[in-house]
Amino acid sequence: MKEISLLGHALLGLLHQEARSGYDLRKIFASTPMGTFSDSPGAIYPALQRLENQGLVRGQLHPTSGRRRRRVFRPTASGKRSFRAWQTRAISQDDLKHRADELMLRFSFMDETAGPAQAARFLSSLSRELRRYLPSLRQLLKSNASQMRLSGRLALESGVRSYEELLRWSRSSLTKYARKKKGGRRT
Amino acid sequence: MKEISLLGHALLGLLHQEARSGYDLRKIFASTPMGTFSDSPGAIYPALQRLENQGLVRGQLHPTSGRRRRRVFRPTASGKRSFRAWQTRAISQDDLKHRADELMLRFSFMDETAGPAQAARFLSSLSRELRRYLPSLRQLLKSNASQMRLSGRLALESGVRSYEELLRWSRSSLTKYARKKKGGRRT
DNA sequence: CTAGACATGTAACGCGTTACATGATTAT
DNA sequence: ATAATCATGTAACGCGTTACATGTCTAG
Repeated sequence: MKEISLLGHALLGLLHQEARSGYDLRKIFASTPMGTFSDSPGAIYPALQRLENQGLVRGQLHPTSGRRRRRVFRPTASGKRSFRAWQTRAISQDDLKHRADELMLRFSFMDETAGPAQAARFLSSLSRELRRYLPSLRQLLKSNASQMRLSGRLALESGVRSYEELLRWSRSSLTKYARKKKGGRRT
Repeated sequence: MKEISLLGHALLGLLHQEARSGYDLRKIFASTPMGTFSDSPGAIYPALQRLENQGLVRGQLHPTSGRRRRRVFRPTASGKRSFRAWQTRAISQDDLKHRADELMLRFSFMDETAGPAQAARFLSSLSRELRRYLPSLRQLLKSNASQMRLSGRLALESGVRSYEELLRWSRSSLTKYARKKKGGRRT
């Protein structure tokens, strides 16, 4: 089992929604915030190629009339397993510190691929890790504040704030899943 | 003028505060949130080497007793110019979308390298760009919400929220600079 | 016939990652 | 002696970036 890049996971996730070509995927990256994971053909086509070589997706020529040949990809059984395993991995402090966007990407496709129960589990686990991590960050800010210039202090504070906002988000999101479970009206 | 990587700019910024060795820099990356820009010797030493080859920093053997030789780096005049130019570049929508951490890094060292007036200018420019960008993001969320699953919608919402939080931060930070300018008490 | 959208790719390059090598000094 | 810490590096590897190449079909 080789490592899959962030871009690879983004592609694999999008292919879980529906079969798409490289060009389709590019357009999605170009027009949505998913574009943070590269939108250039020089990244996407090789990434699809790698996924195919690893047996995680399979592309087939779409016979659709007109135009140039179009290869449409969909995840294989193995690709689905691998994606789900990645999504449902335990959340570490390290994920929080260095891979916050990966965490959000993992969550993005939860409903499609792992179900709402897993989504809720993910959110409560995320909340827990944030509650463990935030105090240490605040402590760091507090103990270094005196020897930092205003701009540095504010930059650090911005980091604290964004984690705090993430915690608020994960809590409010969790209640939405709870409502849903109870067969409630609301979204 | 070659391109300088994010890590390179982070190093250059830290060297503006005081002369440091590669090892010193590593320790900082290892113990603070600056560590998001890599903390491995395999990245730092080559990056310092490149900065030196470009004439942006100069390292000299620190004759300090004991231990192994220690090369201590400091920015050259050209390195200072280059850093300041990078910091004070205009803020684009694209910076906001794809390079938010670069923006924060640019701001982190403002006081040391460009002065509080530039810091304030940066913050108001950031606010302005955020006010221009946020509506389009909210629009995207609104128009796609109906055809997305809950997890996807929430992930997008998290993106909106983090930009909103950044806007709140930049405003509150700006008032702190304003207070400072007026010779006020508070930090 | 030509421009432009559709559609897929390749090649050179730079840089970060991981892992390893090396050497000096201090503590046990 | 040995391990641990200080300190600096190197090499293989993978992947994203930029730029370019190629081919098809439609609209003017």
